[in-house]
Amino acid sequence: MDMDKPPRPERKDVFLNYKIWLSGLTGNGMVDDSTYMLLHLIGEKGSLKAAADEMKISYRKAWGDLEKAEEILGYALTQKHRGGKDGGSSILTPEATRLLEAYTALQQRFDDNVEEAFKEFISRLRQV
Amino acid sequence: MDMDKPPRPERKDVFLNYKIWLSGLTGNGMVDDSTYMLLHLIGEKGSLKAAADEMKISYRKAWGDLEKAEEILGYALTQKHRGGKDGGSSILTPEATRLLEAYTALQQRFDDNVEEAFKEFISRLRQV
DNA sequence: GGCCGATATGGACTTCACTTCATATCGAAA
DNA sequence: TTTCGATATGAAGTGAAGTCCATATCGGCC
Repeated sequence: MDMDKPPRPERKDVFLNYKIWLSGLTGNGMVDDSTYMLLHLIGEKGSLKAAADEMKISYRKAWGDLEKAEEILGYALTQKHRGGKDGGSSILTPEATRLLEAYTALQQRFDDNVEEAFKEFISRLRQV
Repeated sequence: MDMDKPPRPERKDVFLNYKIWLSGLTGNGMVDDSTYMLLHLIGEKGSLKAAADEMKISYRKAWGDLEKAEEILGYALTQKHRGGKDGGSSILTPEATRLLEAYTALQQRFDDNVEEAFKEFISRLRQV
């Protein structure tokens, strides 16, 4: 005869994800992971277009994201130059560099915490 | 005569936001804040429809979200009943209740951390 | 002084998630 | 046994965000 199935349900592998971002008072637009990547690549390549290409996003979006980010923070993140031999360039302001450094530390802090928090979460789920 | 503006740019108020969620291996669908709210309301109201109404989302979406959540976790979060005097009902499984408890603790932990991390982030930005 | 390629920006088109709509099923109670 | 309201689910409609496209501007360099 049949016995009841054990009450412990089979569980699948689950993953805890997180996302952090900065926003302004209006909530319109954000400075997120992708913005930081964009800034990082601008610093590396010296060009918004090159950064956008590298990220495989449209120049239009990259430009708009940067615009939003500067609007949210209230100061310039890049010095843009039009014309010239290479057509133009974008370089990071000192503020952008500092922002990247601060973000890296923040990111690290979260990564560490998330792993720990997830373990705790899972163990609570299993009703230890 | 004009003096140069001070190099310290004016800053606007910025806010650090975060979002956490669970996902499966496929990355298709998620268990997020809104899912937890949905579960919480189902527990409170005893009905998926009532919960959806309360959250002002369509029943279609609520139903789909619940489906996704159960698929990700690999076990049932609600016991559904069709027909009867009230047309039907949904009640939480013990697993769902445990999930809500574990999530509340996780949420709390993050809230605490985020506040602290944000302060650190801002102070780094200001180059103390 | 014309050329080239990046910055700059508006507008059309596409994508995708969510809402709406439509329709079926179920079962206790009157 | 008819009714009523929630569960269940596909399909069409809608809106916001992003991609594409088109076009203008700028300025070292040959």
